[in-house]
Amino acid sequence: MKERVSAYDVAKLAKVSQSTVSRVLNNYPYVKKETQEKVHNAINALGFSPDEIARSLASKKTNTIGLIVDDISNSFYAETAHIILREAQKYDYEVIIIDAETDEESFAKAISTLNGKRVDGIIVASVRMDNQKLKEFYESGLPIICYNRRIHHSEKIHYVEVDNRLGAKKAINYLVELKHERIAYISGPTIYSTFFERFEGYQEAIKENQLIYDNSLVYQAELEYEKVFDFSLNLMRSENPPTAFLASTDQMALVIMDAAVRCGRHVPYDVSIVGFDDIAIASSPYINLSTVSQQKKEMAILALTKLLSIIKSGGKTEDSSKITLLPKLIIRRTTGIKNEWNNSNN
Amino acid sequence: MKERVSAYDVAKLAKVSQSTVSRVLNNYPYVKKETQEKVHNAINALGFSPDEIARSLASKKTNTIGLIVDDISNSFYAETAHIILREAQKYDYEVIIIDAETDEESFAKAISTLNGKRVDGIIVASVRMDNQKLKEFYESGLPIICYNRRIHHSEKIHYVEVDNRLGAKKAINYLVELKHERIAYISGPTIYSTFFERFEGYQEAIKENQLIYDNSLVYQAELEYEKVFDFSLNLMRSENPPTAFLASTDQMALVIMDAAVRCGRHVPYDVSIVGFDDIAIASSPYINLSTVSQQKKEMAILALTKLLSIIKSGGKTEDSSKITLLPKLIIRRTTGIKNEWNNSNN
DNA sequence: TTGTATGCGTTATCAC
DNA sequence: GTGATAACGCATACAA
Repeated sequence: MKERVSAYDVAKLAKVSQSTVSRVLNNYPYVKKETQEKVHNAINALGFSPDEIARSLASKKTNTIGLIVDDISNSFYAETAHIILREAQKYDYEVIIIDAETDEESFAKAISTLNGKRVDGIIVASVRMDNQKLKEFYESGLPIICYNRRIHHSEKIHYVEVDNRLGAKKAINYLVELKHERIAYISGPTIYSTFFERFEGYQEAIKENQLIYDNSLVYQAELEYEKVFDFSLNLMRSENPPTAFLASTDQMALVIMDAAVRCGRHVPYDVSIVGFDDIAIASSPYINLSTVSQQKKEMAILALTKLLSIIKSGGKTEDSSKITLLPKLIIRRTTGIKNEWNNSNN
Repeated sequence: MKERVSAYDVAKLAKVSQSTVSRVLNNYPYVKKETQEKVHNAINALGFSPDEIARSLASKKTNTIGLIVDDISNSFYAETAHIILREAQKYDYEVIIIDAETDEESFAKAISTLNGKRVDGIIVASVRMDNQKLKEFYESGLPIICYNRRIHHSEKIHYVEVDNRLGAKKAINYLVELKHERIAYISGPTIYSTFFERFEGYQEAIKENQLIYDNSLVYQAELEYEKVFDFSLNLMRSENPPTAFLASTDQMALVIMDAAVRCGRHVPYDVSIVGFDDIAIASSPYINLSTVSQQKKEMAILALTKLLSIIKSGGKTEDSSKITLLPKLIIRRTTGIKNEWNNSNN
């Protein structure tokens, strides 16, 4: 248990004042080359590394940001976190990740914990649309940016998202091109802007393509494995089954694929399946899931760089950035033209 | 941009001293009920929340731990992180995750960044066996525990792992029971204790079962998709193909499954596949991968609680905890009895 | 039981 | 260019 060496120790060894040590540490321009070297030598000799906590207290900057996610074990967030962590490193920022439920209470706790730790800013990767706490903190001056999901009436709060409505429409339009008419939809809770808008996109596309909107084809609840599995299985076994499914997440698309296997349906011969998100596993040849891409990488990097620039600008309420990226339909192997002979209802 | 309220503001409003405010904040026992209430009222009235940075500086505790991983988008680490993040919350600990390469330089940077942030301790989820930096920091008194992978000759450094050698043996023994004789093995870099020991387990099991060790059946390099895919595909198309594969990670087992699909092999009828890790997707009915479980949850919780107890004990070098859990063979649907008629070499 | 004073290890504002 | 010295916002030893 060695004693910590402080800037004073360095100063003593280098025969300068502690303030000078601080100056070379911060690359203050007007320090003689000579003293710079003396200090650097002393630093190396003692193995000194500055106490970032003390630094933060004095400078009011922590070089740390917060990232609030729903469930880091979910591939979507895991991949997002990977991008953000790696990117933040480049700017010498650390990140505290909080993995919390999205209810008001847990969320409020998460954000105030981060606020207590004096993070320089927060990327919120999972808010409900109706969240109130967020505004409160935003208005207190804490730099915040929403990633992927955003809140309702967020005239001011920055966000980066993908056009979810358009994504769902693209998927449905594509399935319609493949002659599908009965298309089931698996929606997550519409308290999230993503699911809310994807659902709207689904409904609009059904209407625009002059198909019949059948409520029995729609699942809309928590995305739990069992429930979605049962729903899909029942639907496939019903007398008038859908010939295609659009899932609001790739994870759920996999569940539908499970259900298809269970009841002997072949994908895509008997049933077409489209996911949403394009998580890594979707592109695995063994899965080969057709899906709507979130542009995760662009979104994540944008969220981070925007946040950092807001931080740098000192929170002066620059015009809020609202960025909506275009989703991309990725066609792989779980979708195909509707099999006419396999269905009685034609 | 509201002004931050400090403990002084609270003190003024409550007509007490700042130290008293500090006392009620820390649940110091001897404060009159009456003054406690006064302070609490003032806190609520002002919406005060203590500055954890200042607190850390004064108390020399940050209530933050570090977690070093290889690649958080990898399911194994993502699931680990989820467990640790959620568990740490219960103890009011935050966690800074660093996603870094495992070479000496990146690792050294990661650990000294964490050290600079004055984290109370670190969970290292990805070290190479030969890492030197770790010992250095360990000896400086920083509480550290290795998770899953450990370093060589780590007489002192704490770790929690699973018996990887035994895991591989269990898998091979099981495949032998299924009459397999030519069993391929996909190993990751043996600079990691996990892969090193799994590989030893494979070799020992081959020997103990009096099978012939055939080096051409073994892949041992970086676990890159393309490479493993090609290796597996070539092997399956060779004139004397293996009838079973053991992969040192579930991710790679999926790659082998891809290769099987590509060359028209049926799993498990033509070829059996066993993974390692039991990541979430492995249990999906669509995949149904037979695998060796890491006991991730137990491992992660043990790593965290051990670390916290080391922290609490003030780093007094209590006898180092070395915990090795038993792996569990999980039999699902990618393994089956060897198909005699399908192979010429019998 | 509570207040006063000092320190934690830096940064930042003055002087010189 | 460099050195004192005062913050930064708390915890804590010492008094009272």
